[in-house]
Amino acid sequence: MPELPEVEVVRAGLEPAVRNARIAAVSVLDDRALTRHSGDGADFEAELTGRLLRGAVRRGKFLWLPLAPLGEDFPSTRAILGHLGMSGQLLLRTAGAPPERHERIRIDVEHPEHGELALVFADQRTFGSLAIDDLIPTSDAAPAGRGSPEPLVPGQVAHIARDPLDPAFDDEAFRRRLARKDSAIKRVLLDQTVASGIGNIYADEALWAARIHPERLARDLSTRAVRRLIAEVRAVFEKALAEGGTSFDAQYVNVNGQAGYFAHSLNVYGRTGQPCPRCGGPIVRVSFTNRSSHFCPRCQRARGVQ
DNA sequence: TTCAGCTCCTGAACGC
DNA sequence: TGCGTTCAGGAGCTGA
Repeated sequence: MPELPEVEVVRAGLEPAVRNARIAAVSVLDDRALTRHSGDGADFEAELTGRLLRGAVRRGKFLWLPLAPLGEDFPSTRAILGHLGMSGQLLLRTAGAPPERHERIRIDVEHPEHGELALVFADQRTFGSLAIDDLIPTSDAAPAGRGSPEPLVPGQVAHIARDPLDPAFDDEAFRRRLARKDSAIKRVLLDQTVASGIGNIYADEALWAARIHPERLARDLSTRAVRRLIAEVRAVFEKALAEGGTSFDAQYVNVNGQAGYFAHSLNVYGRTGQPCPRCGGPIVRVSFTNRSSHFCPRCQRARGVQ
């Protein structure tokens, strides 16, 4: 389940392979992988073939590969926008490599240093997708995300908040936003328009680390608690990044198909009934906002929960 | 305007 | 062995 650390691992892996690479051919094998694209597979293939890629950029869980402008006659800047959804993978393969399981789209590129490569988008559950989107100026004129100094963001990503690892993330604005939220903090953390990149796994882990019950109302959190929470979100992200992300099965791998190791460092997620690493009490799992929520009822008191 | 719940989807795991 | 059910969850949509 790719969240910010997993997507960042993928972005960092793609960056050297796609920067200044020319797209030689595109094959859309399943149009369901283009749910965010305004055209069809043929349109996707036609627009990309022959174009030059500029790099790989990420905001939250969204990833995009900016395309070089076509010239003065076509100055509009576009990008290949991707979201991995639940089970999406972006894999780098040698040219002509056999099809991957659940392969949906293949982009063959020619890189000036690395030669011919295949960028494969595979996705089991088809929640992920690729699209071609216009790049528009960021509302705060700051760089759009990690991987590029350009203040240009895909239109479909413009409403997504910055992620907590972004230097332009505004901690105080985040606190003010929470203070107006009459909703459970777990739900607010999963709202990508408040802070991006946080999914179910890291929300549970950060709330446990900050000793905050997932069903506490966001507006009831003290300034100190919010600061502690955002610090723990960053700490969890940084640790997961250092360990290559969280892999429970083959559904998250880096661009080379390798799993991450952070699943071994999880304190509450997926540990129902096991002792809390902090107090020894049993971790519980509850169904919450159509998700599973894992927490320690002893460490994370239900004070103020409605 | 805000909030909560539903929907999409596939395959592994499980029970019978 | 085969069939049916449950579960996992990101993001957009809809209704209250």
